[in-house]
Amino acid sequence: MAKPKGRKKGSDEKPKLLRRGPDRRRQIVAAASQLFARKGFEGTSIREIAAASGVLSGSLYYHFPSKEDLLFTVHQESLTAMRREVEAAIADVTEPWARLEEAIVAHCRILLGGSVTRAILTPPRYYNLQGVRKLVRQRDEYERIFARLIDDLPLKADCDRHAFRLSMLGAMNWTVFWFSAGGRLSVDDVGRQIALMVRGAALERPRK
Amino acid sequence: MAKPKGRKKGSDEKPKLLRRGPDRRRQIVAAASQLFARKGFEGTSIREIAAASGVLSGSLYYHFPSKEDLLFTVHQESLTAMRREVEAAIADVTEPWARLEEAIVAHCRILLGGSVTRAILTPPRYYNLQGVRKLVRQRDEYERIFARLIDDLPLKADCDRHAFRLSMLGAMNWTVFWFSAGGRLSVDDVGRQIALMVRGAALERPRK
Amino acid sequence: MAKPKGRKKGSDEKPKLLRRGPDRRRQIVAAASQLFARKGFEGTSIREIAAASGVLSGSLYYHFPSKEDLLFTVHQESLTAMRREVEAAIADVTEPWARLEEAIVAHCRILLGGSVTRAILTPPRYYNLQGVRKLVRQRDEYERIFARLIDDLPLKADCDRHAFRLSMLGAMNWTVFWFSAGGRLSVDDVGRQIALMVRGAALERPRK
Amino acid sequence: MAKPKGRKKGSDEKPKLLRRGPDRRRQIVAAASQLFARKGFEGTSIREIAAASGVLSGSLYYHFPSKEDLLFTVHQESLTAMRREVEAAIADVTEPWARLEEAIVAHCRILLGGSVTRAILTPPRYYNLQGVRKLVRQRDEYERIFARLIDDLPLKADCDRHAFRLSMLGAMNWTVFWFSAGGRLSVDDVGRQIALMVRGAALERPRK
DNA sequence: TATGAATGAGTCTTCATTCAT
DNA sequence: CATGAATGAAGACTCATTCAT
Repeated sequence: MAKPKGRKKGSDEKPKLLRRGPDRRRQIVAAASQLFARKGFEGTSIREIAAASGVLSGSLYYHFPSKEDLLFTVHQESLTAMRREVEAAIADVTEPWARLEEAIVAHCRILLGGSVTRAILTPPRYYNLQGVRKLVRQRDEYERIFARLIDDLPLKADCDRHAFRLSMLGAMNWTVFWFSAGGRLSVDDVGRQIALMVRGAALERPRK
Repeated sequence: MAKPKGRKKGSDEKPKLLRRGPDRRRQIVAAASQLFARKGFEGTSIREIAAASGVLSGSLYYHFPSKEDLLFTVHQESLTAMRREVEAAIADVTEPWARLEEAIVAHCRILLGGSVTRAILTPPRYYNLQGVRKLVRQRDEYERIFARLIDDLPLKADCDRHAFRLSMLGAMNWTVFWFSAGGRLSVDDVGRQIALMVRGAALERPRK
Repeated sequence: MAKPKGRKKGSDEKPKLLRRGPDRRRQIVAAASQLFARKGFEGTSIREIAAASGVLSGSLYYHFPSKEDLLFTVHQESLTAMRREVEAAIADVTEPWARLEEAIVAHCRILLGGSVTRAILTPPRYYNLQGVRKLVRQRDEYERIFARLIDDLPLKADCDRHAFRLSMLGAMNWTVFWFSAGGRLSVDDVGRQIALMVRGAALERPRK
Repeated sequence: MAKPKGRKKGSDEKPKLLRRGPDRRRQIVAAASQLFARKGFEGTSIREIAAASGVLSGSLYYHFPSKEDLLFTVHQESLTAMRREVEAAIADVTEPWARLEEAIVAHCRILLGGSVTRAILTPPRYYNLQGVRKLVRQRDEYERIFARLIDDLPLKADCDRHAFRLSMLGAMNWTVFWFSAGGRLSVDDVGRQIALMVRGAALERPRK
C-alpha cells in the first residue's frame, strides 16, 4: 500500500537485544506465527517479523530463504505441535464423544493459548504461492485425526460426516477472530462450548 | 499526453461485455466482493479488481475514492443483502429451531451462491484501517439477528449463548474456505448440515 | 502525489451553477490564475481549476486544448493587463523616480489586488514545458518597461542597472508570498514601501 | 523476486562516483536541495532526486521516510548553514549598513554558490503539507537575524521595517531565478548590488 | 551470524486527457 | 457546450530480497 501513514525515524529500527543462538530461529517462527495469524500472510511484512524477533530484516534470510518458506515452517511446526497436543489429549479417553470433546479442547487451547505456535488455519489454497500443496497436505493430514474421531461417532443418518468435520473445524478455527483472553470464557471453556454445540448431531443422547 | 489506446473507433458495434453506466459500479463491487472473500483485503490488488471488472485500475477511482471505501461498500451491500435474505427466510416460520435453520441456510446460500454479494465476514478488527469501526458496527448489527434467534432457543443450562452464536457463525463463515460448487453437497445442503450439527445443544430432543 | 488525503464522495463534484457563455472562458482564466499563483503550476490540478470555474474537468478542454495552453493564456492575459495598468499609471508622470514609483505601485496593485489576473511571474524557464520560450518572451517584453524606466534614473556609477531591475522585480514579485490582505499595509502601501526602499530608505547618507 | 541487476560482481574495483555510507545522505540532501530550488517541491519527483543522487527511487526511503521529510531536512540544513554563514560574516562588522551588506552578500553567496545547501526559501505556506509550521518557524527564526540588523538601521520615518525586510529578502531570494553563474556578475556582486539598491542607489536625492 | 544499504518490481492513488452522448 | 466515464502514465511509497562487510 502506498499510504504514508506516519513518520518513521529510520527504516530498520534497532531492535532490543535478545538472546541469540538457536533460539533465534524459534523466536522468528514464534513471531511470524503470531503475526501471520493476526494480520494474514500478505498483511505481515518481513520487517515486522524481524522487529518482533529482535533482528534486522536482512538477518532473517540467514535462517529462512524466503517469506514463503517461513510460512511453511510456521505451518508445519504449528501443525506438529497441535497434533502432539491433540493426540496426547485423547490418548486415555475411549468414549467417542468424550474423545472428540478432548480433541476440540486441545485444538482450541493451542490455537488460542498465546503459545508460540498459532497456526494459520485459513486454508492456503487461495494464496498464489508455489508450494501450497505441501501446506495443504500437512493440514489435511492433521485434520484426518478429526475425521477418524468423527467416524467413530454415532451420528444421525442424514448427517454428512464430511460437512460435519469441516463445519466443526470452522467453528474451532474461527475462534481466533473473536476470542479475547481475559473475557468471561477461558480458552478451555471455548473448546467445551464448541463440543457441547457439536454434540447435537448424535443419533441418540443419554437421558439425563 | 494520455492517449486512450484501448478504445476502438468502430461505428455501431457496442461494447459487449463491458456495459457502462451504473452497472459498472455493481460490477466493481461484485468483483471486489469475490476477490476480497477469496484472497483477503491486502491480498487483493486494485488492478486485479479492475481487471475483473473490465476496466483499468485508474477507472476504479471514478467510482470509489479508495480501496478502503470499496471495502466498506462491499461490506455494507453484502450485509444488507444478507439481512434481507435472512429476514425473508424466517418471516413465515415460527418454531424456534426451524427459524434458526432457515436463517443458517439463507446465510450460507448468499455467502456461497456466487451471487454478486459475498460478504467478507472475517472480523476486520485486524485490519489497520481507519474506518473499521463502521464495519464492525454493521456486522454486529447483522449478527444480532442470530442472537435473537438463539435467545428463543431452548438450550441446555450450561450452554453459553454468546459462544454458541459465534461458534455457529464460525462454522457458517468458514464454509467459504472449503465449499466448492459442483461437489456432492449443494449450497443449501451445507446450510442444512450446519443446522443439523448445531441443533445438538437443545435441552431436550424428541425421541424418534 | 500518492497521498490519500481525505475521503471524497465522488470524483467530479457537481459544481454550483454559474453563468455560461463567453464568461466561462474568463472565469476559467481567472480561477487558473489564482490557483497557479497560489499553488504553482504542478501543484494545481485541472480538476481544481474546473471546480473553481463551475464546470467539470472535461469541459475545460472545450476552451483550452491543454493545461499548458491554459498557463500560456493566463500568463499572456496577466501580462497584458499588467502592462496596461502600468503604462496608464506612468502616463502623466514625468519625473523619473516618480515614474518608477507609480509603475511599482501599479505592478503590485494588480499582482496583489485579488483581481482576476494574477501573474505567475516565477520565471518559467524551469518548467520543462515545450512552449516556454513564448512565455519568456512575453515576460521579457513586459519587464522592458521597467528597464526603460530605470534607464532614465540617475544612478550611482557602481550600480548595475541590470541587477537593479531584477532585484527590484524580485522584491515586487515576492510580495505574493508574504502579503496578506487585511493586514496593516494596503496593497498600495506595499508598492510605496518598495519604491521607498529602492530609492534609498536611509535616513541620511554621508556626503561623499 | 527482487534480484539486483545493477550491481556488478567485479572483484576489487570500488564503485567510483557513488560512495556509500553517510555520504549518501548528504548527496541526497544536496540533490534534493538543488531540485527543489529549481523546480519546486511538487515539480520534483522522487525518482529525479534519486537519479541525481546515484541511487534508485526505493533507496531514498532508507534514508528518509518521506518526500516531505526530505524537504524538512533540506530546509533545516540549508537554514542552519545560512545562519552560520551570515553570522560569521557580520561578526566583526559594527557599522549597521555595513553589517547588513555583509549579511546580504553571505545570504546570496550560499544561496547561489552551488553549494550543497540551496534553500527553498519560497514560503511554504502554500504547500498543503502537514508539517509546514515547522518549516515556517525555522525560516522565521532565520529571518529574525535580518530583522535585528534592520532594527539597527537609521531609516526614514515613513519606512516600514517589516515591509523593508520582506522586500529585501524577496530581492535576495528571487536571485535564484535569474542569476546564472559565469555571467558578468559574480555571486558576490549580486549581493553587493542588492545591498547598494536597498541602501539607496540614487545618485543624489533632493534635499528635503 | 548479523547488519546496513541498496534494489526494483509492485502498490495505491492522482491526474491530464479523451470522447460518446 | 457540457458531462460522465474512462484511460494510462506517472507519482509516492512499500517490501521481499540481496550482499559486501
